[in-house]
Amino acid sequence: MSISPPTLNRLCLYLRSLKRLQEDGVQQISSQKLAERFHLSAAQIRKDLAHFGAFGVRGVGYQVDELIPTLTSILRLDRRYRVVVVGMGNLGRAFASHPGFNRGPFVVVAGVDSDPAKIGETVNDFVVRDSQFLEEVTRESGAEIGVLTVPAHGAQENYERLAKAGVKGVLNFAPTRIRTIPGVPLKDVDLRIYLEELAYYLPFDDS
Amino acid sequence: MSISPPTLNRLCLYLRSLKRLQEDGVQQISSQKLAERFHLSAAQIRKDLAHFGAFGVRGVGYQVDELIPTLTSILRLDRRYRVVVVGMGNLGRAFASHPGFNRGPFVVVAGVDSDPAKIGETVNDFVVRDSQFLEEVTRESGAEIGVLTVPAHGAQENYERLAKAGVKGVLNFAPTRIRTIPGVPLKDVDLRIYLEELAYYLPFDDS
DNA sequence: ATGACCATGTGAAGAGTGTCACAAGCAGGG
DNA sequence: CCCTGCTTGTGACACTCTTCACATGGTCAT
Repeated sequence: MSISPPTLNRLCLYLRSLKRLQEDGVQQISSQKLAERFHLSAAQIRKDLAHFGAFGVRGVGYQVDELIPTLTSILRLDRRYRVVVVGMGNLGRAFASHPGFNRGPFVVVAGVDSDPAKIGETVNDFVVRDSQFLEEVTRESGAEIGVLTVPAHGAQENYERLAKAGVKGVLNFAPTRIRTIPGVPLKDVDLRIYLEELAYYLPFDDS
Repeated sequence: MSISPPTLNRLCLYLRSLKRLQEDGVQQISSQKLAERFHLSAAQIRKDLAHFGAFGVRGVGYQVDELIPTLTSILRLDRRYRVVVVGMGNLGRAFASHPGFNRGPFVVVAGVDSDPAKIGETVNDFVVRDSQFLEEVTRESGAEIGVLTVPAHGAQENYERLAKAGVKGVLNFAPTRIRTIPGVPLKDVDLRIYLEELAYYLPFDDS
């Protein structure tokens, strides 16, 4: 069963919203209430969920405690993913030390950098290694996901090295288009473009 | 003239690609070559550009040196945007000190944090101030864009304080849905969801 | 047990986006 | 001057995604 990208994105949001509700002690919720609470569309929620079967109860809504494991399973978040970070600058460190990324299914198990000043530093539970040993570090740590927080000119090479070392997917923060290798999906995240997009929607004034 | 979100995103990519070509000394380029070089769609490039007028020359292609200022103007990147960062953790520092964000149209002019250990630190060209003074800091620095790199529970409050202090748009990294105020557009960037989306597309194996 | 109520699940309509193929048009050489 | 070759700009098509409205089918009170 395949999920379209926009649906996938929303399912992640639903899961997070449901977890928030669970923390607040909410047992069951209707699509209407869920939509109001998190600024979503009620019909969309129902359609997205119904795509995988009937999880709700008519007249009542959805059981929070049942829906969370179901969504977690659908999104394949019911297992651990080991992550290796390439480039331990501020952004790389944000990934390695932010509790939001290191809690739950994703665990940053290793990090490398080419800057001698950073090599040897202890960041989270690991010591930063030399980029030169990226392949060994990746294999030893058993990382399945690579995060590229390196300058644009080094992104392609590091992607390929990660792929060869057995990584199954790469999240790229470098502002460049990477040629992908079949079997090693890539997701681009371009922080500068987000700023540029936001700038376009700023209320226009002639200052 | 309004631009749809996907088109806007691509225009930013085109602009970046063209700048790369300009650095390489390329004078003119066809949509075909541009598409090959940066893994885009030739027809899409032409359609996106033609939406704003005829910039190309039939039989030749597009003049790099002419197209760059045109795109820059369309995207409203021909001016400076002052940015204030709320939350000077690793992610906030990445924004403030990364040359990719501080070069070009975006300049981080101020940053605040609630952690006493961080207040007073010099990050880029500015000193981190107490979050308590967010409004004053924003007004004094004349910031037009706010970046939220705070925990989820503080995001809504800080968005509203930024809005009241005169910020014209907010880029939110907190994993929560913010209720927007008319006239102050918000763009959400959720790093955890990017990991989750990537995880879904990982080649499946039964390890 | 029965009826009123309520929320889901879903087919159909509508909007938006991407792809394709081709006519229009410019450059350069003969 | 004319013809060939190349690339743009564009209208039509196909596809995806979203929204809407309603029938289906449970729950709860009486």
